[in-house]
Amino acid sequence: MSPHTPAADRTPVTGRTADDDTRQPGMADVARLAGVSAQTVSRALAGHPHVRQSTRAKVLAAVEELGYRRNNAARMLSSGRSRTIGVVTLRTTFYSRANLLFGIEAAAREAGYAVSTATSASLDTAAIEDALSRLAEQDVEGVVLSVPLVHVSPGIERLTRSVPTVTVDGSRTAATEIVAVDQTLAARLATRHLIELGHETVWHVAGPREWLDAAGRRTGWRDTLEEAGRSVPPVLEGDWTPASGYRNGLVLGRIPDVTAVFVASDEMAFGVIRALHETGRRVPRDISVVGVDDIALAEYCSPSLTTVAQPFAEMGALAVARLLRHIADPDAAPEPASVEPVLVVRASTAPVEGPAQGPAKRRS
Amino acid sequence: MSPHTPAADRTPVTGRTADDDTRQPGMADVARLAGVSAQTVSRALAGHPHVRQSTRAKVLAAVEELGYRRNNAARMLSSGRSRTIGVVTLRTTFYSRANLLFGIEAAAREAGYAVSTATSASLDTAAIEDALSRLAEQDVEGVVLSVPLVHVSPGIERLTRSVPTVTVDGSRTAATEIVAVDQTLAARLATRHLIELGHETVWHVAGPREWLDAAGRRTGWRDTLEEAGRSVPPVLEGDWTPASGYRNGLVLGRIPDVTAVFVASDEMAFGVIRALHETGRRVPRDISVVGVDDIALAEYCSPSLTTVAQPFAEMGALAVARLLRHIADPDAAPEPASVEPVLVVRASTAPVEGPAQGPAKRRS
DNA sequence: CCGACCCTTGGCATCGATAACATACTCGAC
DNA sequence: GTCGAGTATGTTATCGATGCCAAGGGTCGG
Repeated sequence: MSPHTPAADRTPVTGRTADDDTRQPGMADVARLAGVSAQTVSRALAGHPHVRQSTRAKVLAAVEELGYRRNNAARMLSSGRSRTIGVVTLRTTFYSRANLLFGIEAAAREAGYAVSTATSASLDTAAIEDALSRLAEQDVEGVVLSVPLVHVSPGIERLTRSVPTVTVDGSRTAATEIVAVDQTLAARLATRHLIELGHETVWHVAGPREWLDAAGRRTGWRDTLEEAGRSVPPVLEGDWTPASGYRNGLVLGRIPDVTAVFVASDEMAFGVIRALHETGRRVPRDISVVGVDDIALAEYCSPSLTTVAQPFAEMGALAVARLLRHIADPDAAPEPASVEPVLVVRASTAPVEGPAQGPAKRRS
Repeated sequence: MSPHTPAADRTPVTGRTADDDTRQPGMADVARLAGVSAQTVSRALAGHPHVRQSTRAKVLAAVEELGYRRNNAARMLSSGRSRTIGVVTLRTTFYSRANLLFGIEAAAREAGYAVSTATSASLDTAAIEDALSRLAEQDVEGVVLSVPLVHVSPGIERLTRSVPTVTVDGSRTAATEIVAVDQTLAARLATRHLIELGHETVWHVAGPREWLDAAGRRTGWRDTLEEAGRSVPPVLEGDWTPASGYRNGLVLGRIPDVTAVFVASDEMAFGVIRALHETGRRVPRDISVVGVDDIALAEYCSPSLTTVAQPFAEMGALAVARLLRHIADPDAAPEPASVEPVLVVRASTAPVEGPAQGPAKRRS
């Protein structure tokens, strides 16, 4: 027939039972049936204001009758908008990231945006950069970078400059808005809680330095101790895995005067607790432990875990809102937003034992 | 200028620093610079066979120089292919689903497909149907339905008929291929393990009936017991949450002759164990517990959990492979595939205590 | 030395919808 | 009654790349 038939007999996604052999109806077909122009159909479907109610109704009826669906590719080509945002996240299933992804997804869908994901297996800047550029090639209108990077490579910098980007719990890059849980606060809540229970000082099992949230918790913990005039024990380094918590727990168990530990994630906290048990220290009788995340299991391991919960859904929604605003008005001043974590007290923390302690030595 | 300027000054995703104010280069620009026709550029970039090596090189050089990127929308419109697949999954962060999502994502990216996700907050068929149709409207070429539905609604049925679909761990729908972990086997492995340790019978805390994997585990467990000639205790119903495990654990703790429990997920297993402890039963001394999933924490709670691991990455890859094959050749016969789970023995299971037991009463 | 055939490349129409511009029309106010 | 402001709809050009067809140029066999 025509010199170019591709779209004629391919079978794009149909909503109909596809029992009739008619080709996919186009906007022109709808227009004909409704007795208006294609343009009007377009307007009616786009919710354009200047369309008479009766006309809109006719159009919608025709759409319904034909089972018409607008062709995305054509729309995109003509309007230059893809109505898609991308999310870069880590494939490592640490509870928090996965949850955040769902929060973002939900919010974006709600706003009428499709979500395309690109995951990276590691925090390595090259991998992240790769994920980001894969998204860029898909013409996403914006990207949520859900990657707790402390440092950004020039490549990432360049990419984030060319696509509206919101960073979640990561470093600010040049053209980027940032949404984050106030990790410093999370650490303060945990640390203060332990101090108030009468513990002389609080040890810390931290996350890797490359993770920004880990860094925030580290400083929040240190600052709180210093402000309270307590000594700051050396930091123990973990890598988020329960195994690393376990290793550090074995160390802590051997240090006699350890009575309180703030662990940078629940998963590591479980490892720590296990190790403490194995070294004969009881939690919370001998040592109190606080985690971060409030994973589902936190309440059901024994002892149930005192932890700092992070509002992931809220964060996802906030990130998407920021991103859409930025897309709509690229000149709007980027204003960092942060949401507050909440301390959830359970059974892994308890007041210090013995008479010698009490709220004695407080300075400030 | 022209009556239609939209794409001229919008700023689609650029790879370049965007310092010059030139509009996005088009294929025509590349063609001009390379001294060939646009058509040839298209062919060169598409890896078409009949293009002279030297020409291809010229084209690539021009592409490089201009920082050209093919416009996806145009490509899609003209070719009718979106190079995107959709994934429908659950927002509930049960470890297994999230992991599966990552597996699928990785495999699809590898194959050069973009991945668009649509999550549903519940297993409710209406919600799933909605997610599925949102994807369909995006012109995805295929869908991975990562939803353990037992029953499918007519709407879902219809949709899966119009878009190539692969179901992961869910029911077969008319036009659908299916990839699944052999959940029956998972249950058999767990149950057999407990029997071999000398337990007279094995109790079961199951997942909700609407979940196909829960159903599979249920029958696998029952069949194994029956084949071994053991009595089959009543099933305890859970909903995957640690809380439901806890509730059921409290019940189990009150039944004197319970010595072994197969729990349908690790998270519930943790709840069960906690409850058992609270009712004064020791694990594994008094009661052995086996979970399913092998979540990261399984190894680090005390006692570390014996569980059945599922190969999620492998499943994701398999699902994507099947889907792409189906897209390429819609007539290929759908052949269900299943991958095998693996028993991981840790410290929550132990041989039955006391002399009275032993491998005495075995029948078959 | 010529025709058949393959490798390369160009021309043209086309995918389906939208933005800008233009036109007809409605309604209230002077 | 007529003019102006705004409303409702049609017309046209266009987005950017691809598929089909055909043409130019070379090779190989007879």
